[in-house]
Parts: sequence; C-alpha cells; structure tokens
Amino acid sequence: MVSERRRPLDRRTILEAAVRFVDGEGLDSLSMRKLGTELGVEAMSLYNHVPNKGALLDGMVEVLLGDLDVPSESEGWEDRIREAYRAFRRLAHEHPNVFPLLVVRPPDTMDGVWLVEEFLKTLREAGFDPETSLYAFRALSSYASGYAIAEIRGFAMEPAGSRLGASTLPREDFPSIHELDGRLETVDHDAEFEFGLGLIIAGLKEKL
Amino acid sequence: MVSERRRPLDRRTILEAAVRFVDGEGLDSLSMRKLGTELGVEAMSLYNHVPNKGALLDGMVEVLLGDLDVPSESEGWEDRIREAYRAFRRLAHEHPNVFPLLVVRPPDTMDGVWLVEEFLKTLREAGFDPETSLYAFRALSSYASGYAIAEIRGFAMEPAGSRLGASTLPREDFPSIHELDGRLETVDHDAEFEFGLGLIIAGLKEKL
DNA sequence: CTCGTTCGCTTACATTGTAAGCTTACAGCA
DNA sequence: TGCTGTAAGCTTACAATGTAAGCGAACGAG
Repeated sequence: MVSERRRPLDRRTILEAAVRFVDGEGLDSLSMRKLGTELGVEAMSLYNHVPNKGALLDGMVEVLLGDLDVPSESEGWEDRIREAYRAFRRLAHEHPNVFPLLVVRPPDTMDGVWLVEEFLKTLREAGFDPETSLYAFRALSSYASGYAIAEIRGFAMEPAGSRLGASTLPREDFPSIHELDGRLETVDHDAEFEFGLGLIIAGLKEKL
Repeated sequence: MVSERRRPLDRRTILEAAVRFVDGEGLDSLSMRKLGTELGVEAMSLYNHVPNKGALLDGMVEVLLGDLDVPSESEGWEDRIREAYRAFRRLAHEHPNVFPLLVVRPPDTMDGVWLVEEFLKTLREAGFDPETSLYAFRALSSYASGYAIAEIRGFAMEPAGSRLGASTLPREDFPSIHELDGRLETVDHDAEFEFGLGLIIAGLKEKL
C-alpha cells in the first residue's frame, strides 16, 4: 500500500505529545500504550527515542521549563525576581497536571542550571554576598513551588472547596475558620501569592 | 492445624505497616501484595479495611500528621509558629519517602483542619486580622513544604550532589555557581531553613 | 444450636512497563 | 540498478499491578 509517508517520530514530538496528553487526561492516565496510540504508533516504538517511562517524565519537565519565560535584565533586581516567579507560577496554571512532576522530579539538565545561574547573578549584582544569594534563591523557590502546588490542589486541608466545608464544622470548635467562612471561596490568589512574595523580598532588601 | 490465633488486622495496623514499608523500600515499591506479605496476609484482605490503594495512601498521610507534635500555647506566637514548622520539617526528615504524599495528596480530615484552626487562632490572638492570618498561614506553609520537598530531593536542579557538579560546568558561563563551589556541600540546612522562616515571620511582624 | 456477619482466602482479569527479536525502508556505495 | 547496513518501526511475551467476585470459616447474638 502506498501509505502516506509517516512523519518520523522524534524525542521532542513525543515529549510534547505527552505534555498535551497529561494536560488533558491527567498524569495517572499516561501510559506508554496510550501515548503511542495518540501518536499513531505502537508503545514500543517510543523506546527508540526515550529509554524508559521515567525519562519520559523527566523530558516532560524539560518541556515545561522551556516554556518558562525569563524576564529581561532591564528592570531592577526586585522586579526581575518577581516576574520570574510569576512566570513560574504561570506554568502551574497552564499545566496543572504536569507541574507536580517538576517539584517531585526536578530536572538535572543544563537548562535548569542555567536558570539558577541567572538568578544568582541577579542577586550578586544587586549586592548580596554569595551565601545570602543562595539562601534567597532557596527561600523564594521553596515558597513559590509550595504555593503553586497548594494552589493546584485547591488548598486542600483547609475547608474551602474540600469535602469539609467551613459551614459543616462545629462553630464552637473552629471559631477562626468560621470567621473566614465566605471569604475562603473568594480569596484573590494573585494577591495572596504577591503577599508572600513581597514579604520575602522585603525581608531580603533589609539584609542589603 | 491449630494455628496460632492470628492477631486481627485493622486499619491502623495496616497504615502503620505501610508507612514503615515505604520508609524502608520507597514509595514506588509499595504494592498491595507486598504490603500483605509484610503483614502475613493476602493482598485482598487489606481491602476489608481500606477501600483502595488511594485511600491507603491518604491514610498514611493521616499517620504522618498524627506524629506531628504541635507546640504548647505557652510561648509567644512567633516561637510557637516557628516550632510548629520545625516539627513539620522534622516529619520530612523522619519519613522522606512518605512526606511527598502529604504535599501531593493533602489530607481531607478533621485532624488536618484542626491544625489549621490552631494556627489561625494563634495569629488572631497575636492581633492579626482574619485575612492576614490566612495569608500568613498559606505563605508559611507554602515555604515550609516547598523547602522540605526540595531538601528531600537533595536540592536537585542545583549543582550540588547532582550529576552536574559545579566543577564540571564551564566557569565562564556559570560564574555565580562556581563562586559557591565547595560551599554547596556544606550548607547548614537548619540555618538555611531558619533564614527563610525568619524572613517571613519578620515581615509579618511588620504588619501588626 | 442456629444464623448472620465479619474477614481472610482464592481465583480471575485487564492494564501496565519493558525485554527480545523480527521486519521494513532508506542511505550510501557498487 | 541492485546490495547491504542501520535506524526505527512492529509483534510477541512476561511478570507485576490494582481490584472485582465469590467462597468459607470463625464468632457473637438469639
């Protein structure tokens, strides 16, 4: 049969398809067979481009990081850092099903290291000593990834959208939570994220 | 056969065994069959006490939270909060293989909500308004869980223990990282964690 | 003693990751 | 043009997983 020439598979295509698939179907639904079908190919064919499923997941993280747009150097260090973490959180919004991979299987790639270098350089140039720069990087990254994950999970363990609505709790045992009733559903998460970010950055400025 | 009376299985025993198993063998190795064997029982017997594997994982998170010791009310709000998050991070050290579950599948239990209430109450009594208390809670929790996860993963994406050692990177492209070479292996993580915690708490005090 | 309930066991099945080996199509050269 | 090496697909096979369905024994209440 004179079949249509099959566009050849390659690593990049596979990874992007995987991200798209997980965006739509969730991480748990991802299997080599289903991903193969998605690409019009047998599962085992994927192994010509990716050594195993773990590497596939790692590759998906790479793709995410590639989408991260790092702000230009023009602005001051504060705004630059703010923008960087906003972009980071945006990733979580755009790919809520993939994002947790980034936290649970962080990348071991040149790309990742380059981001770190860029960050450290910004702080060094702002006048921080090397050690404080490292601490700052880790504090901010911890906060941002923690927040993004919590946001994706809908702030479970708190009675918002979760099974345990505030109103179902006995008021006398949970007064502080009841006080927030109604407000919990309408929290502006952008503002909330900025609040924490501002807290940390202000604290850092203090140390200059 | 007059077999020894088998100690009856129950949910609690199962969950604790699961935590112990994962502590030793890692999360990926946990399967219903292996856990059954560990308890001298067939896999399907577990289903008499736990509806499915997801619920098993959730139960393990409950067990972890139960181990969390909340500091007494005696001290001032700052120290109380500090101590609470230190205890939280301690969980990560004691159960590094289970801890990520807590972040990725946060609990939807009375226990969890009670912790939140306790936290909010502390801040309310310290004089914060309800909304700021909530923001503070989320900022601190995000930071602490983000840090703990990063610590468990060995701060990957940074050239410390990872495959990409600082010394293997071209110095001219990664000056700020090279500057930290040597220091990266000896960072005092306790101090580092306290640095971020202090940053946030100081920032909060400012808002009082 | 009987009987319903609890709880463990057995069997069975669909789905998964992936090893091994086969096949096909094309590139480079004769 | 035909020959051949190689890259990249396909087929088959297997062990491990989560869990549905039904069986049987022990035990507490009447």
